[in-house]
Amino acid sequence: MATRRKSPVEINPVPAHQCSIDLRLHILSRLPFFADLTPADLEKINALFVESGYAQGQPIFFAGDPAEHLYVVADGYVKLMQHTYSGQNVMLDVLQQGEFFGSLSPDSGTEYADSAIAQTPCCLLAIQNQDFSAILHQHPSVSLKVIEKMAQRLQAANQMIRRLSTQTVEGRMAHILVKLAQKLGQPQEVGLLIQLPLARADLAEMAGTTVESASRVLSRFQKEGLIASGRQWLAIKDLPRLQSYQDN
Amino acid sequence: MATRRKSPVEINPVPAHQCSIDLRLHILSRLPFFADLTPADLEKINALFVESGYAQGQPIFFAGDPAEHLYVVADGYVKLMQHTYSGQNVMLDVLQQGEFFGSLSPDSGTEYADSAIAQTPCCLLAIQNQDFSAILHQHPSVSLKVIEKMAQRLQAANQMIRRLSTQTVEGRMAHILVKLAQKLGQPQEVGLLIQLPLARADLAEMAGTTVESASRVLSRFQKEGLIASGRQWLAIKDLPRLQSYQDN
DNA sequence: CGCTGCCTTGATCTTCTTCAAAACGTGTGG
DNA sequence: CCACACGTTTTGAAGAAGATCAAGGCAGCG
Repeated sequence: MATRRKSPVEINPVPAHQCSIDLRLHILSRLPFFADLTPADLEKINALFVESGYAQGQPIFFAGDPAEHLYVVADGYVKLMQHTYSGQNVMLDVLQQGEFFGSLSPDSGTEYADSAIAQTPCCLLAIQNQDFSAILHQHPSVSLKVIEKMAQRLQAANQMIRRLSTQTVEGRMAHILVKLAQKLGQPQEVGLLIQLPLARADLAEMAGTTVESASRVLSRFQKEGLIASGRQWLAIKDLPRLQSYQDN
Repeated sequence: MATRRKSPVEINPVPAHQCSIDLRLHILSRLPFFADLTPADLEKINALFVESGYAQGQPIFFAGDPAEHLYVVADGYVKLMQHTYSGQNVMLDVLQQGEFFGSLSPDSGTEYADSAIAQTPCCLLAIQNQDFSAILHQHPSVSLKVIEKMAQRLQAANQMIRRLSTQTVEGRMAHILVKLAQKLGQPQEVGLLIQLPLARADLAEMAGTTVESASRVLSRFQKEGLIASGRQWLAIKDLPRLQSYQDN
């Protein structure tokens, strides 16, 4: 068994000065939504965004808070969570640079449906939801991109519903790892390293199980040489074989 | 215990002649999407839709088929399903008059992510996905409505993910019944009758469990006077108390 | 009146959660 | 630099929830 060493995951500190004007326009212009817009339009839209920094673990908003902003991740990673009354957590998604979350509705009476928490130190761009609605009205191409992204997310959610309904913890865990590898995996000596500090508790919340069950499954995967992992880090060593576990 | 009588659910046969021009314009004009359009625009859009009838149990499309149409339910009920390789089914939603499903993407290379099946005899309006994209481009207000509906569905899906991850079969079943009552319930002597033929297998597929477990939970609910039910039908007798079971 | 499909109930077995305790890693302060 | 302390991870054992297997009952229909 591989000896466990210091976590190979590097957390970018994202100092405040880095999260500034030049980065903003760069991020916004790279967003798929705004790809079809003219520089002049982009400039106007850019003026509507406000940036802000968050420390690791800091909440951005809670489910139930009045929903007033749409956020775009400029740097770092944000996790979307749901909570139960008994205090259990369910992780719905991890968002990276360029992805949006928060309120899409122009209505001011609505509430956020889930909580958003900074998984790493991060920098976000925020826009008033009315302002974003105005953009959607003025730029149909942006709406189409938003619809496309929403359709993708709904599809992923429906797939997760199917997996939770029909699969074992092992199958779901394998699927989570594959998704993470595809989204965040970086080739390194240890394997496809997930560039994100993820505790067993996080993985359990993603797969809809307990810390203990998650640990047991990962131990098994590690014994079989599918993954390498340690405290708050994880690397995939055999993606194809892990994919074949997805249907268990 | 209430004696079980013949199903009080009435299935509207939807003869072909009923699913015709006059109904079409009526349905389309009542869709929330098209609420802001002028009669002239509506007329043009109406011309792009084609209607078709489906028998009870007939598939409209399967997951994996090339996705070419967006459908609107004109009459009857449609269920959206996911399937596993081993043949298990998961029901994602039941759609009624005015709701849409199918392909929102203008790309012709995509596939349907889930299967659609006529739960009752039904009449559907279909539009080519490119044509619908053109509508979205020309009418931003339609896009906003679509985004709003997609956001609602994503929210419902995320809630289901949370329930599957953290709740017992009893809690999920109670929730399914409450949702059905709110969406399809009709006050009758037996209680809030779900106007839809639903077998135990259907309810099991909605709650992410087996027919046997579904039957056991419903038997318990019936003994406690929360519901009345029989072969392919179901009525809620005590909605408030059922709602309090939702968190189990 | 018997057939077919749907529903129910019981018994057993598997999977997963829960509870508990020990081992390990990482950062801290001496 | 080392030792300690804390949070994370692992592992074991017991228990609960639900799936599976099996059989019988009931309703509607030809």
